[in-house]
Amino acid sequence: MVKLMPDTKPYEMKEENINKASKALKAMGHPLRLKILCVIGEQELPVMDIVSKVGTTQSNISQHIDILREKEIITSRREGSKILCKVRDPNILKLMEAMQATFCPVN
Amino acid sequence: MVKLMPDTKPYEMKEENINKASKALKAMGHPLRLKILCVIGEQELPVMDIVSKVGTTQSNISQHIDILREKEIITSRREGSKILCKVRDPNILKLMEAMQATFCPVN
DNA sequence: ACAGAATATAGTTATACAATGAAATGGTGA
DNA sequence: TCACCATTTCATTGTATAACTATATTCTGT
Repeated sequence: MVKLMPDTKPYEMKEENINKASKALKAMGHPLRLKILCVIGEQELPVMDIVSKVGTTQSNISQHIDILREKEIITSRREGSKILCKVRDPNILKLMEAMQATFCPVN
Repeated sequence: MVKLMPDTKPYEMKEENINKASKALKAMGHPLRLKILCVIGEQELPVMDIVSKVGTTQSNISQHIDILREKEIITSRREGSKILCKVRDPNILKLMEAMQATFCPVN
């Protein structure tokens, strides 16, 4: 068994890690949100930059960013008049690399 | 930028890979479905085994398995009276290992 | 051909998500 | 302090998901 719940047998499984992981996957499992994450990558980007790179309404992006923040996928801080967003956990970027390997056939 | 869409600039981005990836993430982003995947791992398992290991109704599991099949995360084949399910793409298991690294703090 | 096991499907109901447009907040520079 | 830019919040509406129960289908062994 792939151990998202290390050192447990099926019937004794702690659900905790499953739940954390599935919440994060759910948060990332929306095309706009995934695109937001791709666009941010290792950078710190102001919301309006994300809006223009991703391409939908500012309000819509703002709400998706909020979801990513709630789910602790990204963080943001104010700098002057702008809010800068970045991916919170380097492991998330790792995860995205794994997705790239999985879903991006080599040209 | 993390390249889920290799060799493209933001405005020229093909959406294709983003869409594939987000569909898969969405499919995996439900606790029961993630648990199903963990339980199957590298094995081939009959539905009833999954039911008993995951622990909800047969009907519910069947429907989630169906979703995983539609989204091409798992495949299944009949052997005698049983339907055996397995994870379709080894890359999905890789992805799950990456999730494990991300979401399972070491004990 | 029949009984029973294994799995799938359907119908229903409740809940969650997504997109939109309009309005509100908070910071900045003249 | 006023006008403006960046961002958030709100209300609404439509659509998608989830769970449940009951029923149907398909195979197996006798």
